[in-house]
Parts: sequence; structure tokens; C-alpha cells
Amino acid sequence: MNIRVLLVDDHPVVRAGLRAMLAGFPGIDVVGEASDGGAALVELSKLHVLGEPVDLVLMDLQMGSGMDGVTATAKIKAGEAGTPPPPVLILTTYDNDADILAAIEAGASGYMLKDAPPDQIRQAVVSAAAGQTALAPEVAARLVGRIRNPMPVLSGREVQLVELLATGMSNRAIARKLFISEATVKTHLVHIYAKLGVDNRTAAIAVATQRRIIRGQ
Amino acid sequence: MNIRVLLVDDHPVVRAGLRAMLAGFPGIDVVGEASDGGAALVELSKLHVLGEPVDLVLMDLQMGSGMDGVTATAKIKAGEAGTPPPPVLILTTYDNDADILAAIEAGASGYMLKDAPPDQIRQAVVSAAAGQTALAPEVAARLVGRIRNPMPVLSGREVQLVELLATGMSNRAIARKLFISEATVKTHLVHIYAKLGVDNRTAAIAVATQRRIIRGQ
DNA sequence: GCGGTAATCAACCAAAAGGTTGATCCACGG
DNA sequence: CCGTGGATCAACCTTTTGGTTGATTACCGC
Repeated sequence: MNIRVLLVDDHPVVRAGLRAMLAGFPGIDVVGEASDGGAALVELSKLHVLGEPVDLVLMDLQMGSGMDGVTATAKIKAGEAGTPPPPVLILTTYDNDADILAAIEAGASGYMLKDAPPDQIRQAVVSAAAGQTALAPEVAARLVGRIRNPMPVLSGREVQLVELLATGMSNRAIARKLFISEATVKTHLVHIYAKLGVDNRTAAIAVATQRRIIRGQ
Repeated sequence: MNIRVLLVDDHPVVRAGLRAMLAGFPGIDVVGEASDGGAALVELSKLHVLGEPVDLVLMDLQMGSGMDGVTATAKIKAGEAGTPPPPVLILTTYDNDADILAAIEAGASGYMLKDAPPDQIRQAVVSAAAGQTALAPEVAARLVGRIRNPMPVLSGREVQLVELLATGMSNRAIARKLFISEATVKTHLVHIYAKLGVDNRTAAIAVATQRRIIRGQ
């Protein structure tokens, strides 16, 4: 029985590339495409009622418009497409802590980088479809590094704070955005500064960007 | 006579996608691939001595490693591949002012976005190979908007300030580093905030990074 | 169940940053 | 030669951040 894959990426070029690449591998069939998370949910449900179940969703995290990959992953895992939730394999361009944490938290089964060689992508697809976890070597190394060196590591919430910091938001704005008090924001910041070895928000952004805790662009 | 295209992108997936997409269009042949700018120059020269000239280079600007697209474009236009310089069409993910300007300055004949529909890409390839300029609608709109409403430009000193800002230095530290008073630093910052349309240093860093006034990462 | 960690909030004070006004000096161009 | 804009500085005041202390809730692992 072949692995039935749904592609989700907002770039037609990338969808064509994945389709062409996966077509070269026996045992893998691309049964659908979608340009964003919302379309993916619709496509999943459509394929389900047609009796053509999807074994694996291959999805980019960053979508230019429409529902983003993290949200879509969470909704798929929650069964909101009206289907038994298939594994979701993230295939994206960047490897930073924030993206990886968000994807795993949302229920992704794997995290691969787009510049991976074709065979690595093939293996990841097969593993993820079989219910296993598939991580790119770069990603795996990051996670192992975190475990080996657990002290200077930011919690998920703290990473989220740093991301908002980097957009230039004030403490008040962050508090409103996260529905918490300014006092809590300040507490988080103090912890973040201590962990990163800095004493102000701009230095925290600089260090977090350099350590690839957040993405610098 | 078909248009002979060389693909340059560090993502195998994207190269496969472009190859598959262009294969569907009559009159266009992909005659080579390269994973970065340096490899592109080598490939160009190799195809030249083989008597298989390239009519168009289709290239991404951001290459993970190796020579970046802007440098490669400039070198191709300077004839450093030992060939009559073919037109270079940029096909990339982002539409930043700085990227567009850099590409055009380096001699690119066009600037398209990867999320463009296949037919738009086809038209751009044909136009660029014919020596015309091909701009994505989003890019054209940006350039026109820039002319109509020119963004205030930071002075050299101000850019220098923003660079130091992004390293996380305090006003006092910046003052000492530049041998000026804190008052002067604050004055510069006020001007910078006004020009960038923000009201604090982190937002200034975010905007400056996004506009590629400084480099992130 | 106990101890650790994460997340939440409050009050307070000190330090830094933000905003305003006004001023001097210098270089460059019409 | 006079205006414009860049770079420099000062005084003053308001707002935001940073640093500390202390406390509650909840979950997780042993």
C-alpha cells in the first residue's frame, strides 16, 4: 500500500518540486495539494469523503497568507478536518528554536529542512507516515544540545516573549497580546535576561538571534 | 530556437520544481543546475565551452552557503564566467526594497517571487530572455510606491547608531564607543525613530532589519 | 505526596530611555 | 552669502524598563 501524501505550501514552485521529487520514489503518491492551512483542512476532508484517505501531510510552516502551518497542524491533530488525524511532517526553510518548539507543540511528527537532499526527505516521509518521528540532523542536534545543556535554555513561554520583544513591542503591548499583566511580562523578562546573560531587551534580542532562538531576518 | 535556462538555487526541492514547471512550457529548456553562485559561474563556463550557450540564468538571491545571488549576478554581468553575459532573472521568496535594489544594481533583468503562478513565471522567463525587464506586480508596485513616497533615508552616522543599537548597547555605551555625549546619542535616536516611524529602540531595530538597513542573523 | 519548575501577579524603587526646546558648528549648493 | 542639513551638546521632564521581594497556582517526576 503506497503512502498517500498531501502537500501544503504557498509556493507553486515548491509544490511542483516536491511532487516531482516524490514521484521518483516508489511507494509514495501525492494525492493532493493546498496553498495554505485552511485549504489543507478542506482538501483533507474532501479526500476523506472520496474514500481517498491521506497518510501524511507535508507542510511548510510559513505561509504568506491564509492559515499558518502551526495553526493548521493543531487543527489537523484536533480532528477538525473530520478525518482520523494523519501525521504532519513539517518541511520548512529555517531551523530555529521558536519554530521547532511551535511545530512540535502543535503535534507535528517531524521537522525537515527544504535544503535536505532528496533521499533524506524520502526517509522522513516514510518514517513519519509509519508514525515515527523524523527530524533533520540539524534539528536533532539542536534538541540534543538543549538536553545536554539544560540550564541556559528558555522555556516555551519565554521564547514566545523574546519573539514579541524582537518585533519592537513594549511590555504593555506584549501583556495585552498575551492576555497577561505587565508584571508577568516583567517577571519573564528578568528570567530571560538572567538566562541569556544580558540586562536589557535589545541585548536579549541580539543574543537570542545569534543563538538562533529566534529568527533574524 | 528554444530558450536555454540555467537554474541556481540551493534547495534541491526548488530546482526540481522549476525544472518540472518549465518542462511543461514549450520553447523553454533547462540545460543546467547549480546550488550557489560560484557553481553557477563554473556551470556557465562549462556549458559555454561545450557549445551549449545559456540564454537565461534563473537565480535565487539568498543562498544558504557559497556565493550569494547578488555577487553572482554582478560577476556574470562582468563576464567573469568567460561567456557573453546572459540575462539574469531573480526568482526569490522576499520582496524587500534592499534586495530588489541590490539585484537591479547588480544587473539583474528581472525580479520575480516564488509564489507567483506558473504562467507569470513563464512570461517573465520569455521576456527576460528577450532582453526585456520582467518585474513581479508586487515588486513593480513597491518601486513605484518608493518613487511616489520616498522613505526618509538614514544618514551614515544614523546607520552606525542603529548598528550599535542592534548589538544591545545602552545609550551610555554607545556614547563612549563613539566619543560623543549621551545627549547626542539621544538626539540621533529621536531622528532615527522619526525616520523609521517608531518610538523605541527595539522597534527601530526590527524595522531597520526588515528594510535591510542593517543585517539580521 | 513532596520538591522543583513554569506561569502568573503585585508593590516598590532606581535607572534608563523617550520627548522637547534650543543652541552651536560646519560643509555644501544654488 | 545665505539656507539647509548633519552632527554635536545641554537642561528638563515624563514614561518605560530593570531589579527585588514575595506570593499563588498548577503540573510533573520520583
